[in-house]
Amino acid sequence: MEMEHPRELPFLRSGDFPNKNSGESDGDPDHSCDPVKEMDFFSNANQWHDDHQLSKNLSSSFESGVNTGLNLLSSSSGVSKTTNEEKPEADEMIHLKIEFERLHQENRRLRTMLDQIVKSYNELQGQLLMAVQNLTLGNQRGKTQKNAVVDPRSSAALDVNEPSASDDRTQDLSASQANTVEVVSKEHNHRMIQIPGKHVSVEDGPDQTSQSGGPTRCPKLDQSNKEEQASEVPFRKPRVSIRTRSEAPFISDGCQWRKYGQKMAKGNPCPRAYYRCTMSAGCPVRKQVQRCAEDKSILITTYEGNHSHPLPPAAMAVANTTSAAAAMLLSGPTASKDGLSHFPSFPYASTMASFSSPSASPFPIITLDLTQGLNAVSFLRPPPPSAATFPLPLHGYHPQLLGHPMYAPHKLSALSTMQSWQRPASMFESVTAAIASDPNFTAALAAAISAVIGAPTSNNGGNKSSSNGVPNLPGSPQLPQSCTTFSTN
DNA sequence: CGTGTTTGACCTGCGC
DNA sequence: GCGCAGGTCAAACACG
Repeated sequence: MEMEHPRELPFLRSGDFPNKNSGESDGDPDHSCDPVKEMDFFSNANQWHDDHQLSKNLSSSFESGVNTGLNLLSSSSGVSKTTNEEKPEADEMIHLKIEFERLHQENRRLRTMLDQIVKSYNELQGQLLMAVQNLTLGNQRGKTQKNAVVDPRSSAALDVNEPSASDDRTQDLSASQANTVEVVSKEHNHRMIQIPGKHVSVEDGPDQTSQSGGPTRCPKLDQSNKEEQASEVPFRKPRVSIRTRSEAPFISDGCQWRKYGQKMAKGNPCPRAYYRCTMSAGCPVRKQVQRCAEDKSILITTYEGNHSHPLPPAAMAVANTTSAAAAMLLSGPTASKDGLSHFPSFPYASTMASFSSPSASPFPIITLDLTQGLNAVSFLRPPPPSAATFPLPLHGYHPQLLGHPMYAPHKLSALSTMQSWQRPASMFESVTAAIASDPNFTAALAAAISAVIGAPTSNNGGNKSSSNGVPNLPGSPQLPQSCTTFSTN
């Protein structure tokens, strides 16, 4: 609470409220203008968003409360003027003090409203993801009656068992479930965006259906088939990487993980461990855990996919974070101004080709950097040909954190440039800029905060088993810096 | 004995 | 076609 003051003080100065308030008390019945200005500050500082829909709602809902405050204030100011004419300075001080308190309360109210909105959005998004997932699974089951095995897993496992059936299913899906595909694609895989004549935009990365494919995994057949496959397993494309500072083998995120592999990644002496979620059989979610080569105290956890089962609160927080971040990653460009709309038209394939990275990954990756504060939210999307139009915040970008050579600085010169101009920004400005870039950020942020605050003490996560659960020792708080980081907001 | 980890082999995609 | 690297599988192993 006290930490809010430093940010509220400039708020007060910029508003120059005493003058305005005196003007109001002189008889201007329409007080709405000042509250609106205050909200304008809020929205301007944050560059809220283009349509101003949310800010309008906030303004409208906020006006009533502000008017009440102003009325109360005007009366008090009037009294002070009439009774303390000999001490205008003292009167001014009282006036300022009262006004300060009023605005402080208003500010708190705004924050509360914002928190509620964020929370609601977060919850709704989680529900949406689950609903879409259930819908997809339900449709697949309906189409694959011959597959007696009905498990909650995504279609990945089904493809392993019935490759041909999977093809049939996907074709049926693409043909008869356009709506479903459309929703899914928008939410989870923007490569599903139908761009007539641009098959290249559907370039798929590692086949989603090959998660457990082994020898039976089906290589790419053709572009159209890839579209269908992407539509049926839409939860794997975007990856969300979370950087944390932790000595533990991996962060506790409320889920149970089983390690299924470990590889030495090029350019990083630390091995990369591969985990898959074991909370539900067939859960498509996987994660990679690797320590940063530069700073081994930094743990890089990359999540992939969405859970196909209910999650405990702690796990839900992380899941919401990744889901929101993934959604933001996929939809972010369209939500922002100038040039942002370019992104959906940037096929990964073409992007990759333009950079000719040896191990370029087709996955869009968003990094939530919890090691350096909020000004470290990176969108590790395959760089667009013209990075000048890159609209998203790239604070604290660390190219090689993921061990992806494609993110080497020399291949992301534009991103580095953006990083440089954002460097001077304060944390608050960074947050507002991020919010301005995409409202989804708030969901990811809120979920990340929840995860950071809620996960460490719960000692949940894979702790069911000593091996997997790791290390979430009660005495060793997870993500200490993360907590510090977010608390500064 | 069940569960999870380790680790070498294998598969796949991509660049040359 | 070859080599490299990422990702995955699965047998062997460890542990409670």
